[in-house]
Amino acid sequence: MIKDYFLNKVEDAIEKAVKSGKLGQMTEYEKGTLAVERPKNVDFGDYAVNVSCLARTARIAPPLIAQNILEFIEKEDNEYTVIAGFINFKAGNNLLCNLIDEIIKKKSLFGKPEKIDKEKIILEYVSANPTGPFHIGHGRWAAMGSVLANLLKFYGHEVYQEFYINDAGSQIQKLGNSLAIRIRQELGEKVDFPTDETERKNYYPGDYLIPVAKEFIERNAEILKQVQNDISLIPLQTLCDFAKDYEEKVQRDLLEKFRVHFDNFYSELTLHKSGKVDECVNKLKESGKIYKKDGADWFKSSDFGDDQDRVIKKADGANTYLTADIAYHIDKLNRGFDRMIDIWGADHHGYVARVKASLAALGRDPDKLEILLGQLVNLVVNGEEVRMGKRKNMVTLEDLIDDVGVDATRFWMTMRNIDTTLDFDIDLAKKNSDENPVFYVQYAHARACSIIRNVINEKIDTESGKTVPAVLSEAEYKDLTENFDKSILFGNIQDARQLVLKLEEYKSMIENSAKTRQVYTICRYVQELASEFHSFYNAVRVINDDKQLTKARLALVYSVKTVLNNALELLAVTAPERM
RNA sequence: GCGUGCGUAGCUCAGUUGGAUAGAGCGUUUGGCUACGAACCAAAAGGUCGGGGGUUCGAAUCCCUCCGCGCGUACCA
Repeated sequence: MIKDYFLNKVEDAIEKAVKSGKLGQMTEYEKGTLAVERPKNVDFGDYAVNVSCLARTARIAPPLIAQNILEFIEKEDNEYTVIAGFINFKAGNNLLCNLIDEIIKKKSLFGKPEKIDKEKIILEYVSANPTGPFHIGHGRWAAMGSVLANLLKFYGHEVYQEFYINDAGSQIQKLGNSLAIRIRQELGEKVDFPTDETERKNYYPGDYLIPVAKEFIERNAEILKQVQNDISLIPLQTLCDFAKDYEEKVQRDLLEKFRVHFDNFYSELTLHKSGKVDECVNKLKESGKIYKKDGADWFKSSDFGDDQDRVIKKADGANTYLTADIAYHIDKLNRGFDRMIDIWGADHHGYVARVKASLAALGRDPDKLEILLGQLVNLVVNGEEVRMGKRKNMVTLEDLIDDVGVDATRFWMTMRNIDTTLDFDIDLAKKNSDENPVFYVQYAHARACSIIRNVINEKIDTESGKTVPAVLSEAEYKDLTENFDKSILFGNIQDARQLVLKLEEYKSMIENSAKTRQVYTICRYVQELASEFHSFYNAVRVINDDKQLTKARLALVYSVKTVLNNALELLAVTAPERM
């Protein structure tokens, strides 16, 4: 990276300066204490290092420190200037041209670090109940999770994506009971869900079970005949299983449509059946972390950082949700993963401490579990916030995708910091205009493709009707990959420099994004790159009379197209060649 | 009450371990197509970084305190 190159130069110079006694009372310098930043004002240069913090040990004024360090730097064709305590750096043509060559050579691998501390990661996200369609909140986790998986894989980790199916609790009974009512309705019976609010909570009164009921009737004509349409004679379990399987299928199909691909769907039910849950409970009991109170079994999670103890087995003998979750996370570790990353909604944040406590209690390292808490999603329709959870206002993820498209939905769901509540403005996301960042970025890509087409394809002159040969022959276009001199790009054109520096930034963006797990930075980056590209395009003509210059500029356009394409691929948003 | 997240331009948001004049998009105003895609570009206006205190050469950033908003605070999942 150019900024590492610069930092190395500075740090080497500091060591030399220290040895020569030019840095006052400083006797040694530890690498890594200084950091490179991007100056806000472009006049200062491309990168800068602030050496003010050395003033304390050196006991000399910062400007003098900077000046003395500068003396020991080999400048090559780069520019160094000193202002106050800053050493400013302006990259020379060699570094800039090398970067373009690097992109052209590496293509989709550009920005991938050569060596990292590789981890085997299991990434769990969405993990919804199989009791109904996804709502838009699930869309945020689905989009962010899949982008994070793409990013971490690209960065060099091994990533396994898993969806935990909550198919074991009382909600499945609710589902079966609700289906029973829908079937009876379909068979012409005059029944409805209870109107009493408390009782209604035992059902899923949404319309979405109506088609399920229809299909059940169609598929089970024989059985219905045998029981003479008396649904109460059909085992509840049959209804539960039917509805559950149906909804699971609906969810999986939608995930595929949304370009989210899980390696595994892990059923909570099988976890119980395998005996792994009991095994965990027994281990906790053996180590004395369980006690009885009010007829229930309590886990002493407060011994491990939780603010209170938690019930692990209810007075009625059933396990709580937490119990299975403990076993599930232990199972992940037993499957050999170095790190577990979970994406949870902020409404579950109270769970973090207790799950981590359980890992500690069972002798595992709680730091191996990383939980990304995402703030929730508000839907904005006609400029007004629609509160989630009100059933009549319920917008499913599928409705949203059908309405605004996969690309726009994915981008909007990913573009904000996970810590902030996301306002999803349907009307804005649907617009194919300047208000919509997705189209802005895609347009930049299409524009780059268009330029390339214009250069390498022969054209037909509209007036004369004659064929005009391509600006560059195929051989000349292929030659872009060779190391010809591109320095003419940077004559007086500031836009070309800025554009190349933005391409350079891709590497640090990837690294930063992968390390902090903050995928929205990819969205920001891609908008900034598009913006720099549009500026460049308006400032200079790529295709011009000077063939050598055309080639050089085309190499830059090709680099932009490549990086845009790579970034959009991480987002799983399409990079269209034409729009 | 406690826990947690947020509060930065009219709106939606960036701001990397504390550093140079607090940034971007949208909206508003002005200008730019007989040339590679105007779904674009250039420029202007717009700020008490929620309020107050503190730490220091320096604070949107760290500490304290108060205010406002969201989420959580189950033997539900």
